[in-house]
Amino acid sequence: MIKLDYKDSRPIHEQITQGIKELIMCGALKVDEQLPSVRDFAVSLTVNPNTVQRAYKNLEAENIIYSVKGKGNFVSGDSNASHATITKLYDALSGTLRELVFYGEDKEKILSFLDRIITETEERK
Amino acid sequence: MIKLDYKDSRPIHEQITQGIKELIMCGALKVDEQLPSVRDFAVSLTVNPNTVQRAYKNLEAENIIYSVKGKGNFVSGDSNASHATITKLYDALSGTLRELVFYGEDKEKILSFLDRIITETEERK
Amino acid sequence: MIKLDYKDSRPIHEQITQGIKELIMCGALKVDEQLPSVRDFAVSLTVNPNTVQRAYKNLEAENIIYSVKGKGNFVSGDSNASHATITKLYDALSGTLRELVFYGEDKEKILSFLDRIITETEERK
Amino acid sequence: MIKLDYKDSRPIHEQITQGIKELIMCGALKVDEQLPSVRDFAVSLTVNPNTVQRAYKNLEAENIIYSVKGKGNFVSGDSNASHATITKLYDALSGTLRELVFYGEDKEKILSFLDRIITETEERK
DNA sequence: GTGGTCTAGACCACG
DNA sequence: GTGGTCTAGACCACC
Repeated sequence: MIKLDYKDSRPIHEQITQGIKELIMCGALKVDEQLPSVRDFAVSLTVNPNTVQRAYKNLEAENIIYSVKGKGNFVSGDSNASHATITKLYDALSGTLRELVFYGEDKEKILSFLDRIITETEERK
Repeated sequence: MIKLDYKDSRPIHEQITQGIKELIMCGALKVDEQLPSVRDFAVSLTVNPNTVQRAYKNLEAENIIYSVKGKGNFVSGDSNASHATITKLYDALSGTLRELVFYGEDKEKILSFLDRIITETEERK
Repeated sequence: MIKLDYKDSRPIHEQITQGIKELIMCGALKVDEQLPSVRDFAVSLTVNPNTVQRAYKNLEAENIIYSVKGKGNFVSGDSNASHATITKLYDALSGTLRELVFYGEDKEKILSFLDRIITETEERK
Repeated sequence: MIKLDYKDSRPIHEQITQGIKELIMCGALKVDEQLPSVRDFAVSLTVNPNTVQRAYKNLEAENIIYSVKGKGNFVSGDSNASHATITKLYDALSGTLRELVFYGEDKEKILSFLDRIITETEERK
């Protein structure tokens, strides 16, 4: 399901975290659906169980999944992001944007790219 | 000039690198202007000279500044970005964007924000 | 494996960088093969680990190797060189060549030498 | 006469040394012709006299120029390079060549480039 | 004075 | 155990 790239500079646990987020975003995982067990997931990704555990823990801290003792991990319904998180994302966005403009990318080209990404994402929701 | 955040997960040298990039982008540092010396800057940031040195080296590798032995470091005029760099920036952009949409931010709100940032940056150029 | 010459004007980390490049070029190190760990290599070269680290970082920046945190450094398959790199190499070539001719070396002798080197290298590829 | 590039990573004195070598190679400076005085040359290059002095010293060490006390510096006739120097140049050549081939440059393209450079240089001699 | 290199040794993140 | 970051302090080359 999730593709891991060891050449990527991001740590594996972060790639898994991101991968699950995307699966939820694109609707492959629905609200209250159960996630694979840590062990199974670790096997299928040929990764250390600790690494999967860490990804789940991160997602839980972000309220994106919730865990039920003795049962497993489930997709959470309320994707309530704190105001701080949203602000951070906007900051990251503007930083990257400024850099692109600095490197001479065309305004219209960027905007059309952005529009396409947003529309695609919203449709999948 | 530059604020360092030791709680930030990004390494110090990267924060310095980015800080200088932003100073150049917003026009605070002009072409061929001399940057603070490695030692002075290190003192004013209360950081090891090696760390500043590293930031300068990174910027030089990106062709954003050039260094002259025995003279100092200067802002370079031609900020020629490789294709790989641009692609990376677009990828970062789309990733952040998807997350924002995921958290329920309104499409129009995001787009107007993006448009403002781009316009602001282009004007300062 | 690699011989360091402290009398050489080139810095140690550059000698290491180039040494590894040559090992890859001549096929002693194959794609996805793991390089010696930073610490081990430092010991075997009787050099500071930071120096080896720096060499590895340079190679990574050139896309010749990739590093996986907690695992090690590995030979990368795609050695995509930027246009700038190629141009630099051609410049270096013509500079050295002019000097050789200046010192009275025979044209045919040089060309046959060059031809041999290229053929040898291509065969090993 | 000589163009200095402060963005070049090579030190200024080396650029001057190389520049004079090229002037001799292309025939602009002939055997036993007098070179500009250190002071004049320094002024015309807007450079520290010590730097020009150093370039002259290097050239003298290579037997490319000779100095006459109280008179000045003159182009030497015998460009006798030691065997060691020639070997070094051949080594540099083969190293750069291998790298070019490694990066996928075409054999014929390289050879035609090399041939052109050599022919050009020999004609100017 | 400037940048550049190297060492020694500490600490953290990752798997 | 792996790579990555940072500090402290020394030494060299350049102008």
